Amino acid sequence: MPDQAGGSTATESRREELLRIAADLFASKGFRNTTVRDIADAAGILSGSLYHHFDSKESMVDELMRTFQAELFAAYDEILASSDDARTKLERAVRLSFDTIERRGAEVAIFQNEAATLGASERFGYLAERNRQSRDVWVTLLTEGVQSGALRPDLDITLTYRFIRDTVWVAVRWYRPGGPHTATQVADQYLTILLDGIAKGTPHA
Amino acid sequence: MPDQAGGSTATESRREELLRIAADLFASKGFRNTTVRDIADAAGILSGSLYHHFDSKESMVDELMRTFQAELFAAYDEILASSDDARTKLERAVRLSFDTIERRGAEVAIFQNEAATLGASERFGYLAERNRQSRDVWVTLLTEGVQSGALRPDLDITLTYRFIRDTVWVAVRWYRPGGPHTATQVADQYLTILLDGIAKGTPHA
DNA sequence: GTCTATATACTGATAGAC
DNA sequence: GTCTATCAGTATATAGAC
Repeated sequence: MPDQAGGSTATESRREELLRIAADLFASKGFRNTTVRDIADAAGILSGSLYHHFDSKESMVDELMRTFQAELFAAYDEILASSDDARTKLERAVRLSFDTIERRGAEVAIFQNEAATLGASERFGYLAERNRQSRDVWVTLLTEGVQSGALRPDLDITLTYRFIRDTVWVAVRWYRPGGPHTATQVADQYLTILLDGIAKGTPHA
Repeated sequence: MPDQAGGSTATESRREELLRIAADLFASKGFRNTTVRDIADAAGILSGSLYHHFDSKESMVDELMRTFQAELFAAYDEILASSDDARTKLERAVRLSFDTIERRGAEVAIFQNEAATLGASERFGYLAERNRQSRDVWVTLLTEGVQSGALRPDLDITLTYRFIRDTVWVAVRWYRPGGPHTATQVADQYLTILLDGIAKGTPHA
């Protein structure tokens, strides 16, 4: 059977090309604000031709989100399964987020902006499930951190989880790869604030 | 001239009632995803009747955003003009955000979710202007904080501003008035993390 | 894999009666 | 202030030719 050199690869790459064009448009204009004609125009074809590759506009965003989430959670699993200490795991999870914003900015933006709306339909129920998984990851990391003595014992785990979850992803609104900061630099600054705060002096008294 | 008891007040309150219904729908479903029929249904009237009160759907969100921004920046101005010390001003600005989420959650959500899209049209150019004003407020507060010795001198002001700006508003995604936390409690926890960090021990060494 | 042509439904908005 | 009726524009999606 033909594999790498066959027609299948060319078909796949065209499909992925269209998916990438759609992702960028969904991310910048919003899913509902992006028409199939917008996508087709950007790809240099007519809107009807898109349906040779995809069932519907919804299928496109579905495929984008499934692929993205699978990749992201594989990375989370690797961190959780590692033998790093609690603080290192937390730092790695934070860095993973900023790294993901750099590599998969469109998908992050789509998930952040559309998950609530898309999640209303049954087809996207897995988005809510992924949200639960994500909460478990962060709560586990924070609990480990408190138990190991790396983090302050008086933390409200739930509120802290929400702050971290929100803040590590919201940078997708302004972060641009190739801009004045690298993802690593942003992660460094964020970790400094998150771990030690912005106040001067000796806190935690 | 009839004022409080006249027909004008009744007209105004109906208008505000419709505006409130629209705000809640725009906030939960998104501006583009909300049809004029949705708004009319929720108000118990037919879509055409809405146009007796408003020129267009766009006019509704425009009025919502203008009113909201005017109110918010009046509160910022009061903090800036006060004689409080730098750290108190910063704390007040943070608390103002969470308080605004509690009192004007729909408007905050609309602004957070739609400002980028709406801002593309000239009619909503003031949203970008308000964004600039907001940046000036936070940068001023942070700079004062560093100069007065209240904040760490090694802070990257621009990055710190972005983190604070994003994080004080993003809680609108999950905060619900009447839920397990008050806005004050959330602000307390957030300020603790922001000022002193989540790590145990003596940082800033 | 793309185009031509078009079905079908929805959307914001209007005009005039009540 | 709301309803009836409806228009014009736009949206997703389809069928079959090339």
